[in-house]
Amino acid sequence: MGNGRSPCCDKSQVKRGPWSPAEDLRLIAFIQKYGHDNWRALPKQAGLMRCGKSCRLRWVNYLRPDLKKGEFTKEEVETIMKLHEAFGNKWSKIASHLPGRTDNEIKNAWNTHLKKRLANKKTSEIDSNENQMGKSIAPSFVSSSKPILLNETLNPVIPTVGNVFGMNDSEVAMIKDPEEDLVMKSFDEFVNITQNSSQLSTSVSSNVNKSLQEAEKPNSVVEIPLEVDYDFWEILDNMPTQTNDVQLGQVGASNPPNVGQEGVQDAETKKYLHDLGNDFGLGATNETNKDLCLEKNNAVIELGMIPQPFEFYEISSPESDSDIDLGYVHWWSSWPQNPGL
DNA sequence: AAACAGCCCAACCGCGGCGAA
DNA sequence: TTTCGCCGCGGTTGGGCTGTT
Repeated sequence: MGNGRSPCCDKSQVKRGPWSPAEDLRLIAFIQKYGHDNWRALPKQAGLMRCGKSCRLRWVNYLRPDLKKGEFTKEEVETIMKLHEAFGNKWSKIASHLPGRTDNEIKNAWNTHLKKRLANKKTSEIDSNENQMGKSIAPSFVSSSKPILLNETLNPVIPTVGNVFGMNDSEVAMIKDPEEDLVMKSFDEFVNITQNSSQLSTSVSSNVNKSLQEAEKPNSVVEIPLEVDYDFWEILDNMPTQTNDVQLGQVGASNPPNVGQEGVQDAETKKYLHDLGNDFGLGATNETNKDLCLEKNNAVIELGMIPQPFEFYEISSPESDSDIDLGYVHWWSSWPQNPGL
């Protein structure tokens, strides 16, 4: 393609890598309220230091409310196998026949599991030369009586704040303070409603056309059932766009330390929490204009410039009335006040 | 318990398609 | 008709997780 096209964005000016919970919530809230007519402009309007592509990918593959997560049913696997045979690596086309599934998810599933299964199947077919098609079409890890897991995820994931943010109930309870509770509640309500609105059929292969019709329905924007008024945006405003690199699904895992567990008072955890507190303006020093990131060893490193204070364009949210660097205020602020500490 | 290897998947990258100017 | 810019697709990668030695 000749000299190639210019980059979609200035990569030195955007954040890359894993998304933080605050970024996710900001993206969700923005899209639910304003939609995503223009991905390129969205990050700026939403106050995200991401390129539009990254936002789109995050939304489409992970945050979209109508996503089914985690497990492929036998019917879905059969459909994937059949459609791949017909279309090849046309993942988006295959995904269009599987409501709630993304092309990325299907692609990953294919590359990690199904391709091997198909190879094994063909090998065994050659070996046995028997009419085993019906039995072998689905991978052996598929249960016909129960949804199956391609990895070790559990039951269908209902995206609540807790599980979307990778926390158990006690951890969710721990982080609650009045402000955050409102955000959490908003998010939970949003998710519950959108879940209800998107309970898509899992019976796929039985009626591909029906599924296709479903898939071709335009994604309706499901409003956050809570009145998204000034309070909501104010809370979002107070959330940093770049928190620590605590990614969804990783909070509560080995890194960072799980504050919900007993015996968390080891030095590393304390240091982590101390740093976290500082990071969000709760500790002694709130160094401005620096983004801090916890590495594996919990050493604090600087990532670079933090985003500008959150600001929606053409949104009537009142302007922040202070010079406080909003990018640091009160996200996870209850952690240091955790009774267990 | 530590080191290593393989697996898995979220996220990134570059390109093609397509519509608007 | 050409050029430009955005969106979406498919391939690839990086790093966390898990199992094995």
